[in-house]
Amino acid sequence: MVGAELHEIVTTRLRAAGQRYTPGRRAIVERLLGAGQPLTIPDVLEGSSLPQSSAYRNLAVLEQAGAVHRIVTSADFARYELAEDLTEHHHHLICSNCGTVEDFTAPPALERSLHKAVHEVEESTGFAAEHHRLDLVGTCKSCV
Amino acid sequence: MVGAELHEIVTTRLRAAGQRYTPGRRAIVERLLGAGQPLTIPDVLEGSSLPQSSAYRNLAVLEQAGAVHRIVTSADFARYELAEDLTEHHHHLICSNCGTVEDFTAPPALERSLHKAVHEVEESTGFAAEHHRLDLVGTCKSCV
DNA sequence: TGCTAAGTTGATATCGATTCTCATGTTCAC
DNA sequence: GTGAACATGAGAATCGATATCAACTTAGCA
Repeated sequence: MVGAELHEIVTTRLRAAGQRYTPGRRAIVERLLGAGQPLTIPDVLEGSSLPQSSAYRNLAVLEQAGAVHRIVTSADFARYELAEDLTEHHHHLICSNCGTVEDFTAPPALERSLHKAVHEVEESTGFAAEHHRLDLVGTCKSCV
Repeated sequence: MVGAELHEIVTTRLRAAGQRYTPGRRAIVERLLGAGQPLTIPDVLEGSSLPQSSAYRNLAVLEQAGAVHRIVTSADFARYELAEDLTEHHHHLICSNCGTVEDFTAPPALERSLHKAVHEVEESTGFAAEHHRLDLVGTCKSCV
C-alpha cells in the first residue's frame, strides 16, 4: 500500500466516524507506517512534540475508525499498528523478555488450515469469529 | 488430570519456587479447576471471603511457579487459568462484546501445521518460540 | 469575507486495575 | 519450643490510560 492511498483510506474511515484527519493524526499514522512493527505510546512520542494526551486520544479515535489496531500484551504499554487491511494479514512474534513485537507472515498452507479450522469451530460452538490471532511467544533474536 | 495429582504437581512447583501451597492458594486453584474457563479476579473472588489483595498476590505467585497462566485481553480485567500442562493444550474464543473467554481445542491437523510453521519461522527469523497462542476474536453464542 | 457549529487540542485532573507496604499470623526445620 | 521464613489482609501507592475543559481550528454556509 502506497502512502497517498493509505491516507485517503484513513480520511474516509475517519469521516465515516464523523472525525477529521488532522496533522497530529496524520503524524501518528506516518510514524506507524514507518515503523513496520507495533509501537508503544512512548515509541510514538519519542522525538516528537506531540502531547501524550493527544497521542492517546488520537490513537483511540483511529482505532474506533478502524484505521489502527491496538495490541495488548502483558508488557507495561499497549502497542499500536495500522489496521491489518491497510497493511497485510500477519501475525506477531512477542518477546517475553524485552516485550517487543515483530511481525511475521504465516505460510499460505497454514492460513488455509486456520480458515478451515475456524469454520469447524464456528459450527460446533456457535461462536462467530471476526478474525484470528496467532502469536508466537518466546525470545527475540537480540535477547537470545 | 485428576484433582489429587494436580495438587501434588502444584505443591511441587510452588516448593521449587520456595513457596508453600496454602489453603488460600488451594482454594484459588480449585476455583480455576472447577470453572473450566479463564476467570477474572472478580470471578475468583465471587462468593468467597478471599481478600482481593491475597487473590492478586497468590495468582501472581502461582503464575511465577508455572501453575497458573495469565491471559491479558483488551477487557478491563486480566483472566487466569490453570497452566496448559496441567490441563491440555487449547486455544481461546474471545468475545469482543462481553469479554468472556472460552476454551476450544484445535483439530490435530491444524496443530501439526502450526508446529511446522513455527519451525520455519524460527529458522528464518532467529526468534526462539516457547509456545504459540491462537485466539479467535468475535462474538460468543450468547451475545449473537 | 464573516459567522457559527462542530470538531480538536493540550494541560491537567482523575480513574481504576494492579502492586506494594507493613504489622500480624502461620508454618516449617532443627 | 524456638526462630527464621513465609503468608496474610487492610490499606496506601503506582501508573497507564481516560476524562475534563477552556482555548483553538476547521468546515460549511450565506
